[in-house]
Amino acid sequence: MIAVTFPDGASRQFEPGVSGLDIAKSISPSLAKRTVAMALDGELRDLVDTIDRDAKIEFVSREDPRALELIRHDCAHLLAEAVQELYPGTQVTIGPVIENGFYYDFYRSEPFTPDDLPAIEKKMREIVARDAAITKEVWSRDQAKTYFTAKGEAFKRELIESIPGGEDLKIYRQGHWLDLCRGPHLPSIGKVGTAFKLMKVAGAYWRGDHNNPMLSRIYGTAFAKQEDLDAYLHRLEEAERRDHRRLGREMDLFHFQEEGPGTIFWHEKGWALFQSLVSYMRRRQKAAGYREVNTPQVLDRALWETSGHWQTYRENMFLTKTEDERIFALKPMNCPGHVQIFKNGLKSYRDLPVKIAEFGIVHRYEPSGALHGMMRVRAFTQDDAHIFCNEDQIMEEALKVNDLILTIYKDFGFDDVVVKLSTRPEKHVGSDEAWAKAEAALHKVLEELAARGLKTGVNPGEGAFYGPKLEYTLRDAIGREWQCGTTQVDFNLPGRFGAFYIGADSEKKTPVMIHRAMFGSLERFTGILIEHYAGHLPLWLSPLQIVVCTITQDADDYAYEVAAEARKLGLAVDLDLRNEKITYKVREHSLAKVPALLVVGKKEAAERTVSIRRLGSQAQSSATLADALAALAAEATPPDVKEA
RNA sequence: GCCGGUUUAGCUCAGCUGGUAGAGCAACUGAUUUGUAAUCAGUAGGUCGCGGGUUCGAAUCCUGCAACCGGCACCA
Repeated sequence: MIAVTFPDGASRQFEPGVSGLDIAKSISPSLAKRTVAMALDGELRDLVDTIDRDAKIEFVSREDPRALELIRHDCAHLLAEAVQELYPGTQVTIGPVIENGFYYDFYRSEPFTPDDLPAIEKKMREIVARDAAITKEVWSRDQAKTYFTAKGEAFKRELIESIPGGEDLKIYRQGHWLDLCRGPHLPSIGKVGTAFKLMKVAGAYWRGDHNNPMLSRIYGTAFAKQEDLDAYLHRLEEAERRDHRRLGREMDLFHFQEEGPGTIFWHEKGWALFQSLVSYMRRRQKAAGYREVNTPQVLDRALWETSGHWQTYRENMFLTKTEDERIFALKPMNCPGHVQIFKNGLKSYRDLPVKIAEFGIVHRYEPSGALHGMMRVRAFTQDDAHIFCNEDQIMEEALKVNDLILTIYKDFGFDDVVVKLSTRPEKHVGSDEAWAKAEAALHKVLEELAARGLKTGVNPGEGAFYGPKLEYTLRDAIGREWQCGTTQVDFNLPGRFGAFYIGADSEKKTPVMIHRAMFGSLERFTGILIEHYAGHLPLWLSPLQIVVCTITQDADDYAYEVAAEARKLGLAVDLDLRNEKITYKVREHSLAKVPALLVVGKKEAAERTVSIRRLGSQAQSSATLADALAALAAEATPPDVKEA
């Protein structure tokens, strides 16, 4: 006999081989009816699975959050069945659950288009209505291979072949349709319900490898209840309203045009925002002991050969040939330039660490399909720095960088940060010993960060070609993750360039170089901020902070005075004296995301007050001109200046 | 780079099976002097992404290219 323990702590004896369903039935038929799966010792399993050892069991109803994965997984199968019913000859491949939904990849000579989706979805609803039972069978590898080969399912056959021999395969059957699958699944296809929607089609390489054939992928989402689906679709609309490309246009920050794919035309206001970020970072860095420099935009090919960029990344570099046949490259990174500055003039061990910073504009010829607004561009500004130090200083310096990064993210309201270590990639330069040392150093740092309570992780094989790195990912206001900051330990480039310092023993020593960026790309960070704040920039970052709006012409003189006083305090002010209703002005400036409106009419002019309306609120308050401006000026002070 | 889609006025979009373009908002002009998210009336505005082709005739059909959008791959 085996002991099965229930969530309430009660325990009962059963014969080995009893199924979850049997147990549920033994408790009550209604429980058996509403249960869609079970969790055995916390692991989600099919209800029909048998139990042959002591275990904790939980019955999972359709409404249980854990059932959502099953609903989505079954919905992927449902999609596949519908597609094969409607489009015979289409081959199935894989259909996993992903964040917010699922997809299924098909192979078909003619890829699916968005126009196909309504018909497929309709068919899916028909199949749901049939409510066929989902049953599980265990097949041998050979049996499965024979079956899918005979059916012409070449991709499934390949999948089966990649499964280690000896393992039995699970087949899930729903009505006339079946698929090879790991499971678990719901008891019947009708349990998927109707709160699902096909979202989009896309091409995707078989097994994620661009050397493989391209499959036709259909994305969908599913929820337990219609209201959850509606809420999700609403969230998508919200995200769309935050899109920095849209807000950039609406707020008159920047634009793109055809002649400069992946490059930004910054308008006055956008550039003011950009410059606020640069000034802020410049102050923070200076306080942390960095020395700001500037290095050439265009450098001889030979330098990139020395660094290794030429060999590794030439096809992604912008190249230019001059009349005398010399080949130059627009810099894709700042590090070689900074090494040149380090090398210029003899350095002693007493000088270390040397921290060289630059707001360096780099050009990278990104694949056309990768471009995405300001998030992925071909020319961007890095808040780049290189710390030249000795091996013993790595830990301390990396921790200082860490502290600075966290301070900076906090100033923008990013408190949820994850740090991941990326280790040696296939394409790399340098010896195994150097890599081992560098990775060991960062591992130690990572452990220290974990000990301090930071969320940490590892991305194997994701390092830079010259060294491993720590990558900082932050989470924005609507829960999306953005990888921004990076700390990279490099035992390679300084040596390749022959950089050295004189050690305490009077011998030449090769320094270690730590590459680090905090915003990463200023352009991208600006885009992230726009979306994070949904355009409602905090006062200290807003390019236009105040608009003084008059109610009638009678207040014009006073409005000029208000604006002049505000400017004296360094606030960015516009005047709206137009002959329009105040409702019109409020609407217009609210849509333009102006953080503060100072409304003045006859009353305010007489009393020397202002009526204050802040973006995002319908409320108005009144204050004397001096008090109102003092409060706004205080709020407009950058956080690092406030600290000082 | 690969797959699919899109490209018409400053913005959002309409324009069916080919008969040389239309709306709303914005802009401009005039009237209105207004109390916290759209005052009224009028006017003007378009190489229909770019190139080639079919046709008596192309925004519409075919074709090449580009940019953008959604994914995939890539991201030093």
